[in-house]
Amino acid sequence: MRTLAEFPRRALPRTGLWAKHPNMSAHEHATPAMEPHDHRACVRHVLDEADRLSADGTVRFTPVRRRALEILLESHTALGAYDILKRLKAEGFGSQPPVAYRVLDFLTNHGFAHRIERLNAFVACTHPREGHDPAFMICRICRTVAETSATPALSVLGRSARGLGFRIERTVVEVMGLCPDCGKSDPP
Amino acid sequence: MRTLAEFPRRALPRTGLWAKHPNMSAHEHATPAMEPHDHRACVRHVLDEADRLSADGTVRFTPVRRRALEILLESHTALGAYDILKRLKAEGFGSQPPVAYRVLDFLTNHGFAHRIERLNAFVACTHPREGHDPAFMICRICRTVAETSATPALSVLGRSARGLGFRIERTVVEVMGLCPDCGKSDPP
DNA sequence: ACCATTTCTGTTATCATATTACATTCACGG
DNA sequence: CCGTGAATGTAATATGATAACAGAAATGGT
Repeated sequence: MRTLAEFPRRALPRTGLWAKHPNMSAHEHATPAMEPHDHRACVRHVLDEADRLSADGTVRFTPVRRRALEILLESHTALGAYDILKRLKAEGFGSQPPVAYRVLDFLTNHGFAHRIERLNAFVACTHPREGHDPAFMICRICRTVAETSATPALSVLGRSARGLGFRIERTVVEVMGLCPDCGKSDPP
Repeated sequence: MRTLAEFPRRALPRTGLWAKHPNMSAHEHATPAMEPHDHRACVRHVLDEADRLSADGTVRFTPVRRRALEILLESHTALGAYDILKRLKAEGFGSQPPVAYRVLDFLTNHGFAHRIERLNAFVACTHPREGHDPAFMICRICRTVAETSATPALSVLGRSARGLGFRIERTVVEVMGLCPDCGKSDPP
């Protein structure tokens, strides 16, 4: 089994963020998951963030954790815990479910990944550490997940929750459908 | 095992609906799940609707299906498929998972129940057949689920989805937190 | 009334997802 | 250099969901 020392931490260059989609209002910022984009920059941005926090001592990005994040970042599609586990196991990490679930707990708790309830699966968060109420657009065919902000949408619900005396702790907004690509091959 | 003939269909009186919560805007209509209410009327309203459609020939409310709906309607809390199964089995229906899943498929497809993704569980819909984008407020302690409309909230997301070329097919809006009751016993 | 077709119910077997409990190793601060 | 808590690893088990197929019940046409 591999140990921490085998995984040197490298400092990656900090890069800019993505352009907002023209149809989006000011505080909506989507991941470019469903549009052509520089994916290497995407990945680099997130890993760089992880490394910075790791250097801070804010969080401990151990080898499994970092590797799991890298795996999630390979694409903007949701992966099941067991998919991740298979990959990690193949690379010499532990082989039992808790390995994956713990790592995913860590990543989600620290904002580096999100759980997609509808799929019982996980995606990398492409703009970690920007406190947000995420909303997801999920392609039912290719499982690509684009993240946008749900804050405006939820303000409406927030009012009726307060009216009822319901205390909101977490919100799940998941929109299922077809991404632009899959929409073409499966017309209405 | 029981047969259809043993379950006479009875016609139930049609009753009025619930008052809207004062803090709600015109097209929001919540179930009273988290407020004191006449639960018998709640139940009657839904079963009556089921019986009417059954009489129509629109849908076939067979014994298991009707019984499952009754079980869901006993409370406004989410039940797992296996909870339902246990109950059905105890009453002489089939004992295997597909029994429950099929029944729940039927109920959700026809708008008599909703699946709560976050809980992998199901709740009765208390205003079936009123085409809606439901949003749920879910108590993490007692699993009580109140249903409201997400339509206003989703119109915002709808715009950015269209902007991306994403075709929305279904939406999931689930707000987790504490209901008024559980909020008291577990203060902030 | 009868048969053909479809729909529904039931079964077994299996897969997928997630957690509990506990042992071991590792990093960090005294 | 040791004690402590965090992180990693394991086995075992719980929970949720589906595939594939056989038999019974309702439905519609004649």
